Amino acid sequence: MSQPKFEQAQAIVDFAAREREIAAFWKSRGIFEKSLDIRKGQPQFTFYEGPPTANGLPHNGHVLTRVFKDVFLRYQTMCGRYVPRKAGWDTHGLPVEVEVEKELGIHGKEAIEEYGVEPFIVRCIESVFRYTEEWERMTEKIGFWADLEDAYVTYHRSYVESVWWALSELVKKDLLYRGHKIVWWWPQGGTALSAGEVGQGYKEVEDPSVYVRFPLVEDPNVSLLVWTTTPWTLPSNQYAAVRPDFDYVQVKDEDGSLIIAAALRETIEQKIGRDLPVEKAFKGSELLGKTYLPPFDYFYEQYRDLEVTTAAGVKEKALWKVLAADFVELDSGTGLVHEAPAFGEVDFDLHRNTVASYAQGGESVPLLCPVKPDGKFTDAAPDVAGEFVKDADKLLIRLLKDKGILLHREQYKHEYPFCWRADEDPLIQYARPAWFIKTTARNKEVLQNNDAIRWLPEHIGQGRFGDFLRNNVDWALSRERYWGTPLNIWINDETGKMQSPSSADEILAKNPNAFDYWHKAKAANPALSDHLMVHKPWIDAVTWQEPGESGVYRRVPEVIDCWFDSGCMPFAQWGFPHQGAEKFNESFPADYITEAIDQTRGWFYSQVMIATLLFDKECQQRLGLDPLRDYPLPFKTCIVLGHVNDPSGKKESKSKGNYTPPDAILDRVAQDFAVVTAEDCAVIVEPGQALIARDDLEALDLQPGQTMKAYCPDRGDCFVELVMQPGKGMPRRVVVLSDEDRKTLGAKINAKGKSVTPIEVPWLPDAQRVTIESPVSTAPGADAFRWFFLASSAPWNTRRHSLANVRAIQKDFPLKLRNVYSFFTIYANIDGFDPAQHKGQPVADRALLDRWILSELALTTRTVRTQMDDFHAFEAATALNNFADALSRWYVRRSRARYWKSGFDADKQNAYATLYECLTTVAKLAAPFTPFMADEIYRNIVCRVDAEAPESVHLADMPAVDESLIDLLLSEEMAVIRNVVSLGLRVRTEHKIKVRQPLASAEAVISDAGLRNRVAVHARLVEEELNVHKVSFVPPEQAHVHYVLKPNFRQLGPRLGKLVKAAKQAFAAADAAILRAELLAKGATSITIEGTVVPLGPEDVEILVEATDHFAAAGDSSAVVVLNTDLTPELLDEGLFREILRRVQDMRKDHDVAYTERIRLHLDGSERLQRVAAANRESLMAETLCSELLGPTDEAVDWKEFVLDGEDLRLALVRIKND
RNA sequence: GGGCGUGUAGCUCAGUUGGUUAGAGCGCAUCCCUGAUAAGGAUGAGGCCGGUGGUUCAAAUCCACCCACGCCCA
Repeated sequence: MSQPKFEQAQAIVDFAAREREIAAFWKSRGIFEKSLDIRKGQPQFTFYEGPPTANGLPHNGHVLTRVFKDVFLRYQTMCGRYVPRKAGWDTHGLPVEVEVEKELGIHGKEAIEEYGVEPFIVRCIESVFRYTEEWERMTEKIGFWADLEDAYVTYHRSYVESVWWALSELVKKDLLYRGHKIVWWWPQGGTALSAGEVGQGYKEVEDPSVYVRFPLVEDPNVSLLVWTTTPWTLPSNQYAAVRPDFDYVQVKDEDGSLIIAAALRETIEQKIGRDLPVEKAFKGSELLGKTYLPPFDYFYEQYRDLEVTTAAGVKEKALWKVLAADFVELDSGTGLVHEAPAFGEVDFDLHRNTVASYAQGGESVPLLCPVKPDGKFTDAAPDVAGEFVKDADKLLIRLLKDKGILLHREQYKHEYPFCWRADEDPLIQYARPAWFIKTTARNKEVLQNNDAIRWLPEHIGQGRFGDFLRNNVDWALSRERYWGTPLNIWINDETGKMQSPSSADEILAKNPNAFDYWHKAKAANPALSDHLMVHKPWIDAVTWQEPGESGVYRRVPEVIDCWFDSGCMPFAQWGFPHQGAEKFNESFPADYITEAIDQTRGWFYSQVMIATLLFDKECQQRLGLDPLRDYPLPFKTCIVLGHVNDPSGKKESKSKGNYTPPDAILDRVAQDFAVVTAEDCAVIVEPGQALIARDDLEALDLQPGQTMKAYCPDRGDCFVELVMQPGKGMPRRVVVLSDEDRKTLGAKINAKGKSVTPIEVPWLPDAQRVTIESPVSTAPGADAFRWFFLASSAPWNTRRHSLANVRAIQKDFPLKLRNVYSFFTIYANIDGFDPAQHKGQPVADRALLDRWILSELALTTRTVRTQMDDFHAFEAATALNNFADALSRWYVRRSRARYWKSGFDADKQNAYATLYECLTTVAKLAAPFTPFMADEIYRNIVCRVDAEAPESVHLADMPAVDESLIDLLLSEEMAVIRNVVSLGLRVRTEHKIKVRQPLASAEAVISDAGLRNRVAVHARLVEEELNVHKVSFVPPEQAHVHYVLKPNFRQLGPRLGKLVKAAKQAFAAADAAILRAELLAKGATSITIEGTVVPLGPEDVEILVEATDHFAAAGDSSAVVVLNTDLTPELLDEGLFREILRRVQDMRKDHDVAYTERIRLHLDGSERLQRVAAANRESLMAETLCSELLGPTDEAVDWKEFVLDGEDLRLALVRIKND
C-alpha cells in the first residue's frame, strides 16, 4: 500500500489538546489576518465590539457573547465580505474604584481623598487590565477572532476627547441642564451607592412609623391624615398625594375631623382604638389642590405665599397642597402620602413633573432640603440642627405630639438598605445636584430610530426596549466619582457662564498653559500614562480666562456616567471627529451587534440615544458623512442573548460556587477545593476516598465511586488517586480527605474550616487547596462549547450550563460528523482514493443513495445560508445537525458495502466522490460554528491533496447552492423507505427473529398509489437493511390489513359543532372499507350521526391501513410492513453461514488483524456446519480476507470452540505476513 | 412591588391559524447488529404540557389569576 493520503482520524480525541494545536497553526500562519487581507476591497460587514471590563475574570456569559459574535463574523467573511473586528475595553466606572478600594482596604470618598486622588487614579489605571491575560487566553481558546492589538480603550485620550466632543454637541443643542437626582446616599461615607450595592445591603429593621394630621387651611378642624416610616423627612414635606379615583371619607374624631381612604378606615380605627364615624364621602379628585399646614413650620413663612400658574391658567399655591399620584396604595397607611421630594425618588418625580407642568413660576418652586450630605440637619431646622437624621426621629415625634398633630405611632418592621461595607450605617435617599441630558426632547426621533432596528427576538423592539424609550426620563449624566471621563463643563466662577470644550487642543487655544500642572506631574513621574492628562485630578487644575470677561473658568468636579462612554463607541473608537473620519464614515452604522439582555438599558440604549441626539441631518452634513443616513442608527441588527444559568436554572454566582468555570470545558476537567476535616463536616472518610458535595460531584460530571487524581496546586507531581464520594450535607468547594492522604499530599486544613466560601477558595494558599482532576476524561473543548451555545436553544433563551450538558450536545453534530470523517479516512486510505483522480460519474448517473444525499446536502446548504444571512444561527445549526444525522445514520450506513468491496469500480468511485463532496461542503458550512474541527477536516482531506486550495477552511468561500441537485421527491421517498425499514425491524424485534437470520419475503403496504410506485425502486435498500430476499410494495387490497378512519376534526369541527363527540363514536363504529371504496369511486360519501346525515369529502377523513393481528406486521400512519416469517432449511442454512462469518470477523478483531491483512483459517465442526461453510466457501473467504481455508490440522494452532444453533464449530485463525 | 421574558420526559429542545392518542435527540433499561466498534439499530419505561379557573364541540396552544426562575426597574 502506498503512503496514506489522509491522516487517519479518530472519532474521539483529546479535543482541548487538538484545538490548541489548531489555534497554534492559525497563529503561526496568520490565518485571521489573511482572512481579512483576502477580502480587502470587498463590501464591508461592520461589527461593533461591546467592550467588556477586563478588571474581572471572564465567565460563561462572556463566552456566550464571544461565540455569537464570532459565528456571524466568520460566516460573513467566508461569504466574501470584509469584516474588521476591532476589540475594545470598557475601563471606567465604579467597579474599578471599588476594586481598588478593596485592595487598599479603604472605603468611601473621604478615605480616597485622604489616600490621595492622584495615587488612587494611578492604581485604577493599573487595575483595569489586571486580568488581560486571562481574557486573551479565553478569547483565543474559544476561537473568537478579534484584533486585540488595535483595541479601543475608553480611558485613552483620543476616546475621552471623542466623548467630550459628543457632550459639547449636546451643549450646543441646549440638551444639557443642571438639576437634582435622588440617589441612595451613604451619609457617613459621603457617597452614592450603585443599585447593585444597595441591593446587597437590605436588612430587616424596626423603624418608628407615625400617623400625622395636616390641618386644612380652609378649615383647621379638618385634617388630612398621613402616614410615614421616616419621620425625619417630615420637616421637608412639600405635598400630600392621593389617588383621584379612590374613595375617601371625612370621619369624626376627638380632636376634629380626619380625611382618610374609605378602605382603610377600619384598620385605623383598630390602631387608635376608637370608632371613626363617617361624616362625608367623596373621590380623591375632590381633594386635589387643597392646601394644608405643614407639620413643621421651618419653611412656612418663607414660601406660604409662593404661587404658580397651572397649565390651565389658574393661579394656585406652590407648596403644601394635595397632588394626584398613581403610586398611592391601600395596603397600608391612610391613602394619603407624605411627599418629601428631596428624600424619595417617587416623591421627587412627582415634584419634578408637577413643576414642569406649570405655565408660570415653576422655576421658583424650591426643593426643601434641611439636611447636609453628612446626614445631619442644617440650621434651617433649628429644633434638630446638627442631629443625624435617623437619630432625630425621636425628638421630631415628641415635637409632633406637643403640637397635637400626632394621631398615632407604632414600630414598623420592614426591609431597609444599609451600607454593604459598614452595615450599621443606614442609607438614605437624597437629592444631589446632577447634570442631565434632555433625552425627552428627542423622544419622537429615538422611537423612529428604534423602529428601523432589527431586534432578535423581535419583541424586544416594541417590548422591553420600546417601553423603556416610551417611558424615558432625562439621562442623569454626572457621577460624583474619580475614575471616569471628566465632565467637560467649565464654569466661570464670577459670571456663571458655561463652556464645554470638545478637545484638549480647544482648551490649549484658550490657555496655552492650561495643562502645566499635568506636565509638571509627568516630569516628576515619567511613568504616568499620557492618557491621564485628560483625567482627574490633573484635569481639575485646567482653567482659563476669556478676553473681556472677568472671572476664571473652572471645571465642575464630576465625571461622566460610563454608559455615556460606551454609547459613544461607534465614533469614539476611531477618535472621531478629531481623527478617523473615513473609518467612521465607512463603519456607521454597524451591520450587527450582540450582547446579553442586561444591556438593554445599558449599551443598547446608550448607543441608540447618543446616535439620535448627535447625528441629525445638520450634524451629518457638517461632519461630511456620505451618504447622509436617513436614520442615524448605531446598528442595524441586534441579537439580544439570554443569560447562562446553572444546571437547575439558577443564576451562576461566584459566591455560591454553582457555576462551571469556562476552563473546565475549554481546558481540563478539574476543580480546586478547600481542605476541611471530617469532624468539621460530620462525615466519615476512609483512606483512598475523597468526599465532596453532591452538587460538586455533578458539576464535574462524576458518578459516585469514580476515581480522580488529587494534588495540591503547586505540587502537581505529587498526587494520589482517590475514589470520589458525595459527602452528605457538605458545603460546596470543600473536600474531606483521610489523614493519610492529606499527609501524602502535604495538604493543610484551611483556616476557615467548612465555613470557607466558594469565592475564597481560589485565594487560599496552595497547601490548603486540593485540585481534583480527572485522570482519563478530557474537557469537551471549544467546538463543543460553541455548539452548546449555538445549537441547544434559541439565543435569547436562558440556558442551563454544565459539563454534562455540554458533553451531551457534543454527541450531536460534532461527534456524528467526526464519526463519518473517521470512517472516510479509514477506507479512503485503504483504497487510495484521490479526489483529483476519482471524480466519479455525473451525479445523474450515480446511485439513488448518492443522488439523495447530494440533494440533502444542497438543501442543507440552502438552509444554512439563508438562515445565517438572516442571523438565525440556531436554525442553521439544526439544519447541520439533521444533515449529519442523515449522512451518518443512513447514507454511510447503507453505503458501507460499497466501500468494502474489492476493486475500484465506477460505483465505488461514485460513493467516495459523493462522501467526499459531503464532507468538504459540511466542513465549510460548519466552519463558523465549530471552527477547529472544520479546519482539521478541511486541512486533512482538502489541503493535503490539493495544492491550490486555501491553507485553511477559514480562507475558503461558503459553498453555493447547486439547485440542480435538489430532488424533493427523492427526499420524500427516502423518508418513506427509512420508515418502512424501521417498521420491518420492529416486526423482527416483536417476533424475536434476529436480523442475521434471512427471510424470504416482505410486503410494504402503501395506500398512495403514486408514492407506492415511486418508492418501489428503492426496494434493494429495504431488502439489505431488513435481510429479506424480496420486498414488494403493494396496495392495501392485496395485503392482510384493515382500514381505520381518522376524522379530520379541523375540517369537521366547525361544521359539526356539538355533534363532534357523537361523531367520534360514529366514526369508530363505521366500516372504513366501505367508506373508502365510496370515496374512491364517487369522491364523496356520508355518515349518519345521531340521525343527521353528514356528507363527507376526501378532505374530511383520512383512511389509514393498520396491521391485522396474527400477522407479523407493524404499521403507522404511512405504511404497514408484513414479514413472511416462514423459515425454510435453506434460509436457516443462510443464517448459519452468517453466524460463522461473524465468528470469524470477531476473531480477526480479537487477534488485532489489520483491516487489509489476510489470514489462514482452519474450520472444523458438525457435518451441517461444514456443509454450510463449504457451500459458501467463496464468499466466506472473500469477506474475511481469508487466503487459505483449511480443515483440521495437527499444527499447534489456537482453536476456539462455538455452539451455533446446537451445532459444534471449531475455528482457528492464523495471521499471514503481508508482503 | 412594577415591566419584560422563560416554564413541555432525568437532560436539550420541537409542537403550524385551537383539532381530540403531545413528538425528536441524548441519557437509562432490555434486546439486536458487528471491520465506523468509545460507533450503529429496535423496543420499553419515563409527561397533571408550572398551577388554578374560564372561553370552546375541542386548550400544551386563547383569556384571567397565581407559582417558580431570569433580566431590568423599584
